[in-house]
Amino acid sequence: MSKVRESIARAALMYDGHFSVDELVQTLHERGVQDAHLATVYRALPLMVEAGLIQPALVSKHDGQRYEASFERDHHDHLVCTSCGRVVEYKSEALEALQREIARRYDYELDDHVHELRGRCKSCRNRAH
Amino acid sequence: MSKVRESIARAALMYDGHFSVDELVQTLHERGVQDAHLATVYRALPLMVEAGLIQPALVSKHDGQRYEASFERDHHDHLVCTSCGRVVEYKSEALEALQREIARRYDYELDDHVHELRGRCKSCRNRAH
DNA sequence: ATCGATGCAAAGGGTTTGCAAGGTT
DNA sequence: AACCTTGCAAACCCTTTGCATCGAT
Repeated sequence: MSKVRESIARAALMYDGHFSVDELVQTLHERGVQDAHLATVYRALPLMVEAGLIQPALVSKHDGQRYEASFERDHHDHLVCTSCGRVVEYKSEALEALQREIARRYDYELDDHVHELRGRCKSCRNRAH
Repeated sequence: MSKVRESIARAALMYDGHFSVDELVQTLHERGVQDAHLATVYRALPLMVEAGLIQPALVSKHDGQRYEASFERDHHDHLVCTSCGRVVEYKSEALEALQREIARRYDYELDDHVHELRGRCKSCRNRAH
């Protein structure tokens, strides 16, 4: 692994959440370590995905692909309040079992999922009425 | 509403699942009804979303934004092949019941959800090995 | 006559690629 | 020397926009 790629990898794994390609380049520049060219980053990222270091982030976003460190993607899902943004993380074995069953039905070998429930939490409902 | 937009709307609502902008234009051309220009379609779609006719499909897009009729929403979720992009739409009452139960547990009033399973379909697995 | 809708072409923004130069073994 | 990596610029794809024209009120 070259030095440039090592810098890219180090920076990528440092993010708490997900990051865009531009943000990554920005970070590298600020850090002054390397002047990784945009094209180089674009070429490095798929390799890092291949190597299992990072993954495309499963956010329904519009601006461009985002990535996140592989270890970020632990098995929890989100229950998001559409009013106040509060997020509850939950985990349901029954749900995961069900997902596996659905994948089996269509003969897909599952390796990931996004599950996000959206609604309004109790306090927001009370506040509204 | 102009005739062109009416044709666009009619075609959009005719799809069983979701569609891309190109597919929509293609359909319109094949139907020969109108030669709706790409730019016109791009301008019409946000209006139709605004009007509640269609919605952006909650698929982590590969190639470009996809849309689906509003009434399609909440009726199915997606199983996406990470290799070839093939999308299977499925619906599971058990799954929805489970979601409702989770929401109830945390006292959220559910009004939407994203559920996307990601994996590799049979033919892609075969091709690789 | 006015005002929105359309076609066209050109511009934008994100991503990919061809190629020559630079590194590494 | 052979091979991989990088920078750069140009190409690409999807989407948006400026502008003149068309259409309906």
